[in-house]
Amino acid sequence: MPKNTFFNLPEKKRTRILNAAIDEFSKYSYEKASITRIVNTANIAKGSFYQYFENKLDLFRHIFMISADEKLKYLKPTLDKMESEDFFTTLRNLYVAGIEFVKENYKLSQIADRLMKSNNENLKNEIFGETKPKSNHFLKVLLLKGIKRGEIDSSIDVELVSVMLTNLSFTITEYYLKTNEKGIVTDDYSDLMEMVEKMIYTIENGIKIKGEDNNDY
Amino acid sequence: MPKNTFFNLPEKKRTRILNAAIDEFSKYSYEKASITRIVNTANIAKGSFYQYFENKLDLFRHIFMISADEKLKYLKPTLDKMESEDFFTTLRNLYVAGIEFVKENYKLSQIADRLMKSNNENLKNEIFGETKPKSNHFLKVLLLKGIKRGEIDSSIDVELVSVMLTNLSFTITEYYLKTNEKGIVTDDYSDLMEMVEKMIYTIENGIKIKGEDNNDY
DNA sequence: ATATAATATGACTATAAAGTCACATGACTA
DNA sequence: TAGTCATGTGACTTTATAGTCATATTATAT
Repeated sequence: MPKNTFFNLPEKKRTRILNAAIDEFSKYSYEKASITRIVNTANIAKGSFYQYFENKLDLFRHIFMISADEKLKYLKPTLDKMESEDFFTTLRNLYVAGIEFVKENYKLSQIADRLMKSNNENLKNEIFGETKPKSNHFLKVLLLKGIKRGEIDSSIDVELVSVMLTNLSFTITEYYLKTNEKGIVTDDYSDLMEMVEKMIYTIENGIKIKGEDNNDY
Repeated sequence: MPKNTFFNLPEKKRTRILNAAIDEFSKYSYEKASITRIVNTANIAKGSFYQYFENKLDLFRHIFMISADEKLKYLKPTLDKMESEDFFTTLRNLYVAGIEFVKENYKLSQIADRLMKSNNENLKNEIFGETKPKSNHFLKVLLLKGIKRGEIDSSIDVELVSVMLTNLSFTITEYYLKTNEKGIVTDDYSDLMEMVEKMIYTIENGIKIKGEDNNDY
């Protein structure tokens, strides 16, 4: 946790420091990010920094929490409607919300993304605690509910599929960013929706050709 | 390229250096890997290292090439049989071969994996050149062939699905390693095959419930 | 045996990092 | 006004890094 002195700071100064840190951590990994660069960008003294934060990790954890909170804001509406919607609607909305978060909070998403991809297990433990984040646990529950409701094929391996769907959410985000390079952010969501639609279609139906003459039975 | 002095070295010494480097780069990212640690592990002088390699990058590139060559050996049989096998058999064999490579060359696979995940675009360019590796291009061709042969649903988005299948190959590798933690390497491939089978099933058929009463038509 | 070329060496340079600390400045209180 | 406490500061310490270089050793050729 940042020290009280940090929260007592005038808002302008506080956000100046946060922005400098977000800039730095979105450009560089935790290890390569430099406190010296951050304090220079934010125009504060090195010593001041250590009046605000315990150390580099303390700052990084704070920034990461900001990112997680922000992402949750995007997912919240979908999570709230979960009970009344069918599985594929919820999944579709989660994917869309995920991409929207990345579109509108690119730097924050980069920071979280980098941490997820990182092989620095020490750092991950410091951030998440010993309990690894089972982001697929939620999808597992959702899948089981879908099976009960008769929406999902009960012969699937729920554990494996939940991991697949979790990773596909990263895949679609990356793919969207690649196909929409130059970072053009438009209010037109049609292409985004179309892409998610295609992916959901594939997840629903698979890629094998359908029709009476081609099945294995 | 390593210098001639390196290739002139007695084989024992050369492999000692290579093993030390592979150890280091499998434990640490390119940036955090330390030449000093490598020369200590390999029991050579710092100066000797620079008789063998131009610099750190020269060594890393060499190690990465070794990893890529080794992986290709695993994939080769499947690639050679490609024409005579159907799409899903080829995909299944590629996934299995990919996991086998990781099982039997864990350190090398870690090194390649870390580079793929890395956000150090400079480094990636140094290794791959300006042309980004389109590992999904191959799957795209394979998908198109599958569609022609009447094996694959022609209404899918080939580009998107090829990216999905590429990422799912990473997913299944990670998943296999997690469920088979402690690094127990057995000659029993039944659990590996079962897992790949489940994933292929899902890719083929999707996860939506099938049967006359539940379809949307 | 001598000369020459190839290889081995580790102290050293330059650079950058995180974190510290004695002191300076400002604000609020009695 | 004097005193106290919170905040601000940047030179400094420690530690680690990649890469260099003058010198020593060994192998080869004459």
